[in-house]
Amino acid sequence: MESMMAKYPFSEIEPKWQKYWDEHKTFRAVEDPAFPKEKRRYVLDMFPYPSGAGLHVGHPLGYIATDIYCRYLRMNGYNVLHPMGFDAFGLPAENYAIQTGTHPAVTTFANVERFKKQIAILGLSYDWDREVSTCTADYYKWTQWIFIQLFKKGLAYESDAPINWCPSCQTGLANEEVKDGECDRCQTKVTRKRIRQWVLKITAYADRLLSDLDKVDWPEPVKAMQRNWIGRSEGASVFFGIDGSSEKLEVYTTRPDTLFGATYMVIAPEHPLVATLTTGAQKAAVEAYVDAAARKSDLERTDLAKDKSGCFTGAYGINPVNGKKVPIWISDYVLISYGTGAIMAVPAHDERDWDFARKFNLPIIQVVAKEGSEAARIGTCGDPDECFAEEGIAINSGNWNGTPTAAFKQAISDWLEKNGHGRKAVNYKLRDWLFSRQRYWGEPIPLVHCPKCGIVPVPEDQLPLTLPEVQSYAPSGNGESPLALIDSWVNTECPVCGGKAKRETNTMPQWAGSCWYYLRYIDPKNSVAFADRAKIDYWMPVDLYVGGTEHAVLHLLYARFWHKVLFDIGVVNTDEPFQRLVNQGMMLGEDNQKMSKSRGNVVNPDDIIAEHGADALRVYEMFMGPLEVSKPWSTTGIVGSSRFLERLWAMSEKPLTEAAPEGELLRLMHRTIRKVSDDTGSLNFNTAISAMMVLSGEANKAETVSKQLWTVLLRLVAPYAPHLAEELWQKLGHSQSLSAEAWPSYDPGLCESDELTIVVQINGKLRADFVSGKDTAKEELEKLALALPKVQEYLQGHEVVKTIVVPNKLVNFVIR
RNA sequence: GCCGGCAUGGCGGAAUGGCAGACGCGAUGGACUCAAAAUCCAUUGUUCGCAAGGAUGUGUGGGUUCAAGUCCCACUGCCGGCACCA
Repeated sequence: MESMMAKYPFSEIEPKWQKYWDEHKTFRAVEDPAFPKEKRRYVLDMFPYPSGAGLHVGHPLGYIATDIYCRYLRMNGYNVLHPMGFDAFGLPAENYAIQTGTHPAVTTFANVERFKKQIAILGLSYDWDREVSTCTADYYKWTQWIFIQLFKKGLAYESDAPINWCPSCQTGLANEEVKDGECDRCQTKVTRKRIRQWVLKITAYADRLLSDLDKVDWPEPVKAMQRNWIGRSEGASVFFGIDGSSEKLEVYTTRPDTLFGATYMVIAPEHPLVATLTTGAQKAAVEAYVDAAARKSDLERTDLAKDKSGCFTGAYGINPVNGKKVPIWISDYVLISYGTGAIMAVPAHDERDWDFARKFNLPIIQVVAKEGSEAARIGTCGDPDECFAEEGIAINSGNWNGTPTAAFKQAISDWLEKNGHGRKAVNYKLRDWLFSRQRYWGEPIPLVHCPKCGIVPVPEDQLPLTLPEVQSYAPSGNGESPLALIDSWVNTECPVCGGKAKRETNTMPQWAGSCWYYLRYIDPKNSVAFADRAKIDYWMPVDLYVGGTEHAVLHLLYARFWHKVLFDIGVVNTDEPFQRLVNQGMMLGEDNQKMSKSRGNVVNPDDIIAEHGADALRVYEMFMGPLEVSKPWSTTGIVGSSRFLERLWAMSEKPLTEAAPEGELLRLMHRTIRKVSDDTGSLNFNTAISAMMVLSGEANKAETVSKQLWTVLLRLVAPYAPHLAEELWQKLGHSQSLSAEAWPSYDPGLCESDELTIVVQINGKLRADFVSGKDTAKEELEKLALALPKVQEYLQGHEVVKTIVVPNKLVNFVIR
């Protein structure tokens, strides 16, 4: 590999220019009112968790992309805010602390430093004066402040409903953190646990979180994932009477049109009416069933659900549409957390109910028939032999027979409402956000439990409520954080009455800090507000946000929620934080597998930079293909980018001429400016680089280099290979940084050649071509094409039925 | 099962409905060299042909069109998300 050592001294010029940018604060962003709003851009990277593992070449992909974009914008006269920071609370540092006794802050800051060094050598143009770390007290002071605002608005509440519990992480998890019944972080099977916890009422914002997706320029798949996660459905709430009782049982259904087909009801084992409904004869069986369900893990209740279980309560509901008595069963296929935790079962038109009814021999009545079928015509039919879950025409539904599903839904909802049996209803799959963690390394939740005054927030002027030092970082495992063991911290005074009170000992999840970090960058040192409103108005919203898809329904949903709350209390200027979102693709290993230590396919950027330089790494990562798609790393492939940069270095040693480029080279230069401008602006970096390679290749053919072309080329290259470009710019005699130079402009008239190759097709097949002047008239093109001997040959003995002429492009003869 | 996304040479990829494979990697041949590296030049989808020149070709099968990688319909495969949400 020594032999492939580059000839240009990147190992000298890269540190040189990094130092220059740093010392001159070249990329500092200032809220200069001289820039009108449309000349300001906020370009944001998803900030990293500073893990101990270090980076692989996939990590900087998005950072390089935004860096190129920002450098391009600055050269085009934009004021650009481009900050970086660290998502610094989190379990790895805490787990390390448990093993070694090292304070998580020590590990975290050491990792932050290492991380900064690793990204510094990439030459990224961040304004480091705005760096934030979510674990510092002057940062989490404001995380706590925002939490208090949520609390005051009634959006934070205490609950002791069963939650997802990770036995390995020893903490509760939000729904969004559970994948396939496993902890998203450690892949341990999640269990259910009943502990006191804090929950944020994200469901109160479900509708806006859904509808405002239409306002943002995000990839459709991410929007779709959020829509699915929110899971809005429209239907009806229906009240069933209970035989021999004054109680009512409320169910939610999306198919109120199938009410006549309800042959039984099911309530979840956790339903509050279980005890009331169960008759003496069924008591023992029901209690045993409830008990068994409680002991099942979520995975057993959902994943292994092919075989349904259940138990009759002995009670009967009364169907409001026909007064029929239907048995009420209890089964864990009904979820307590969705709708009302109770359903009407229509086995003929719901797969799950069908399975259940077949297993327990419950009646099945078909009430919807396929449109145009015999049953739809006569309004009735016998026992169905399969479940029919689609829409159709009502049958066996009394006076409603013949009504199409959609109309029936509307009509029956009105009827229910008029008669006091129900109403239209909307439901969401989205659940409230389990927000408390029983761990140490997170923001303390700033609340005090007072026996007299209840739950009281810590007064805002007493924030931050700092994390105390602890003897042991280990979670207690019984649902208390390590903070609970520090009596001196837990015991406090009630801020309202001054009496004895206890602090909340739960901490916030890692997501809390990342919910608003983009706002803190705007004014990171502010001690009287999380950010100055005028500065927020100056920069927000984030114009471009680049990061991985893994946060589609986690961080991106949580941050939108918090931002909307901040908008509602009037402290931010927009109701959505991130106007445009781009997901960078994954960098796979050379084996086309996900890069991971265990697979042994990790490529370290430090090694690549040592061998080829940061500019080569930057250019190569962008050249590999579109930003958004996943692609495998290629260690041999990078030499192509290296050679391109070497060629530029070699060109800089050729004599410069004052003569402007001529002919095709001039046109190519203008075309290249156009192409690189368009493609850089639209983040199509791979094709921009390709265009620069072509221009440099052509220009390099001569013994001398036109100075005009050279200054154009260096400016085009500058965002991509900034160190090399700065160095060569300086070599030209400039004393100012190239990053402040104006982006080159092009003459559209000089982008097109005078002479074009026109292709000739016979019946759509390419048969010949000829050269003609630009914008030659159609008739002339046809004449020229006809005159070609090859065309004559093909037309021999055939009749031309039709001729298509596309100016500047082609002539197509359709013959018979 | 449901909802997305993707499919082009040996490889990464390019292509407003108009010359498929730009650009790069790799490979082959050549120049330079005592030799190598680096560099430069040429060739490089497949196939028939000595050649000129044909044929064929963008996951599969249909369709629209003078013309389809691109638009429409139906499949297949891979990747991602959700999954008893009534």
